[in-house]
Amino acid sequence: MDYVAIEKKWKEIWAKEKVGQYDENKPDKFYMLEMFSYPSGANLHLGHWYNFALSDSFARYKKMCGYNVFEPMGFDAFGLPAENYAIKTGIHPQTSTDKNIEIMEKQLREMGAIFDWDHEVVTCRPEYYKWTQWLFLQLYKKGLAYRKEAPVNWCPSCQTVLANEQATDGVCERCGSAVVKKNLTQWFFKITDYAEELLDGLDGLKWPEKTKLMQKNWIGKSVGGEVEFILSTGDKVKVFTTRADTLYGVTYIVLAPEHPLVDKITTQKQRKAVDDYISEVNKSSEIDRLSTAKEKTGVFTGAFAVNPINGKTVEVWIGDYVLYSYGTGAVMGVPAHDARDFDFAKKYGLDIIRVIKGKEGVNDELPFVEYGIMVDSGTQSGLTSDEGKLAVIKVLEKQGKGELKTNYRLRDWLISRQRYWGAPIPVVYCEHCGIVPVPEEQLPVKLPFDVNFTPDGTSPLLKHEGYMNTECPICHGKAKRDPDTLDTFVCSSWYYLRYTDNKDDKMPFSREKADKLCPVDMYVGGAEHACMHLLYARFITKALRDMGYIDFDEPFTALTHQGMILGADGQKMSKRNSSESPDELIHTYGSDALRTYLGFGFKYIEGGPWNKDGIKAISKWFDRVQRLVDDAVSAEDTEEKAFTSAENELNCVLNNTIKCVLEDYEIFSFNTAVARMMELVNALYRYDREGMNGKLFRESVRSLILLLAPLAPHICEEFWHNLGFDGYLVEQRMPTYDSAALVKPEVEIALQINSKIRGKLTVDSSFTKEELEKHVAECEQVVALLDGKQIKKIIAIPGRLVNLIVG
RNA sequence: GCCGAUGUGGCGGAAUAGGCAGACGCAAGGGACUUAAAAUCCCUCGAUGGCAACAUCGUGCCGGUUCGAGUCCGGCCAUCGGCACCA
Repeated sequence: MDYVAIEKKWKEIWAKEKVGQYDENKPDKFYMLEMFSYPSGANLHLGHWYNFALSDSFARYKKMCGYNVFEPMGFDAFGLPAENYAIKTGIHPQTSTDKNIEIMEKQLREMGAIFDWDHEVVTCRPEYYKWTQWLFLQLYKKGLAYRKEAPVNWCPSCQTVLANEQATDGVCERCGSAVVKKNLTQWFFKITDYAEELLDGLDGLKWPEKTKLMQKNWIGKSVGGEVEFILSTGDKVKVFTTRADTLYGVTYIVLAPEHPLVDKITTQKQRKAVDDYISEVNKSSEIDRLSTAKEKTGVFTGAFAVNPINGKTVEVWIGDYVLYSYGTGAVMGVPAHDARDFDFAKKYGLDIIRVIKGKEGVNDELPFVEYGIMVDSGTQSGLTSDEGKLAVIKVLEKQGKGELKTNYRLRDWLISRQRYWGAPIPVVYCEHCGIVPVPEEQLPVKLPFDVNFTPDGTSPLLKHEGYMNTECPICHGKAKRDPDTLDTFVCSSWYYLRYTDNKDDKMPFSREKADKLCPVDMYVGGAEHACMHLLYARFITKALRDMGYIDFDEPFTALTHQGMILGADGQKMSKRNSSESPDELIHTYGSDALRTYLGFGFKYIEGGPWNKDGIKAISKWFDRVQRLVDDAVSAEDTEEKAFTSAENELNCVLNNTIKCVLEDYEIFSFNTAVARMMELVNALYRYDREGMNGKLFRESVRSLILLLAPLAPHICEEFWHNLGFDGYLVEQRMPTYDSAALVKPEVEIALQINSKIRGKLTVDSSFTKEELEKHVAECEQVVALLDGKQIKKIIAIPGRLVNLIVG
């Protein structure tokens, strides 16, 4: 059969008739979303097919369950690769991106999916990024966007800012020189305001547990207390601790080298040592800083601090293992009960005082980092760590020297990128008025086309005078634009909303449409976005809810990660080992065969190494299905009569197939769904066509085609019409099964003697446990096997086995 | 280092709730049809021993619970993913 021609025919008809599209006038919406893709060079690869085609199969399945499915498609079109390509080739990012989108879109349209192209979004088009800028302004108004100094990766040789992925291992991807940190004033979104809610909301989501756990760890909630130490200089230093029960064991405190008090409290005598240490820290490269194996270092400031719980005076040090960005940027040193503090104290000869002991007989070596019983801890001695943690803070709270405190590891979201190919940040800097947001009616702030990409220490926008120099919207005086663009994750944090109302030029989306279609009912995409895109989209959704633009608080109620298709060598696909192009396969076998093979050959959520051998087998299997369709067309009607045992058998397989396939689609288990359909095909071949029951046969083939339709939409459409049915398959309903047909009169069960399989037994399937026991004890076959031995015990599991314990 | 996942034939992968391990395929081998090939159809296909019926072993390794363990428990090993001084 010429599958390629058949596919072409149906694709054209579907496109013309807009078959399978969402109807906004009907109820029972199902928002199916695949993570949109970056329009990278050239053609769709197997990974795209695996993600999009099989997600579409799921969407088609849902459609055939009666849902009003909305499955939009678009492009995440801003980003670094296009800009790097421009630097290398001189081809403008807009030119290459538009071209790539054209190619990808054409291929995606040829996939034969029910993607809703009328709702397409492309993030790099002004009609989209206008609203990305609008989003920024709303967050700014709400106090969720602010500016502060933050380091960027800087390559001194290329004179350019590098993204993290361009600076792996602290080395410039381009020239190999060591990357340094450089401070720039940049924009942040206050995602930390939502830390607690982002954590809480995870419980209600139907997401993979692994992904939820990753987000949980990323948010990193830790509950403890802040304790205030008064310094010899009169200054106060707060430290954060989760182990206030160890406070009596403090023998020093350590500030981060960047801590603002360091300069002030350092004594004359220690000045040089401290300055030297700080300049050493600043010089050390990212590689050294990142190494946890590195020995902890520090230096004494000359200052002292008073421990508020016992009045003891301890030394104040600085050390680069203390992070200025977490907690208060200062920690208390309890070497007896913390591994890092222990190493530090050993190295610098600081006191080690034990204040927690283990329960009787527990490992007693220092550092003892587990919970235990407080000792030498004044009035708190004898408390458990759990009790003590709270008791100590409560005592301090009364004296105004401490309080309960929760910290999160989550940092605010840095959204400034020193790049060209992104949405411009809609803010100007006026000499008189300061930071001035661009008024909404002036959006979009358009990205200029004529820029110079040569990396020479200045970002392309900064070099563009016409862009940079503007007028202040308030005083109409001279003003400068922000030379940076927004992180592309900002663009992708709200695209699912724009899909619902992509042509609106008055608002980013209508509240009515968004509330009706959202949240997304099933989101499919790679697991690599667990702590980035998926977290950002959740944050933006909650912020928009709080600003009154939408009525729900989670963007994606259910999530599935597709696995990754690896090269035949089991390694990640790269240009080198991706010998297989989907295009060739489609031209030879058709897209249905490719899609079905991708479904059959892998466990969807795991993926695995590519092997091209299987697709041919799928194509042959389609031929087998086609012969059944031909036979069904010519099958004669027979008079109604009771099923023969062969027909009962076939009917049982049919109903079992329907049951299993529907359950399998529901959980993206395409491989087992196809296996069950193959079993049905095998059963139909086994069934003797001489004097066959034409009605049953045709009904079986009809069900098979309906079940297969999500995975092989084109050829099934052809089969459907060959069978004489009208309408489009995607508008049909999945078959239902009859549970009565699943019950066979007899079942074969295993016969075990002393837990070893000794034979098979065919018994009445309705037997209860007791009936089965009785039957077995009297059964001739069993008596023969027993060889005169006494049965001590019978374990009977109806439908499974009987196990005779004999002695 | 910490957290998580995974480990089953030559290969991709099945196995509900602890109950016949290897469904469904691929590859391989044998046969039928054919002048021949392709296509199609049938058979074999975890290992070892045996002519055979059958027996023994077998789900990364070691141990445990149980009448019974791929599945549960304890301890290892390997691979992959995430975090990486978070006080």
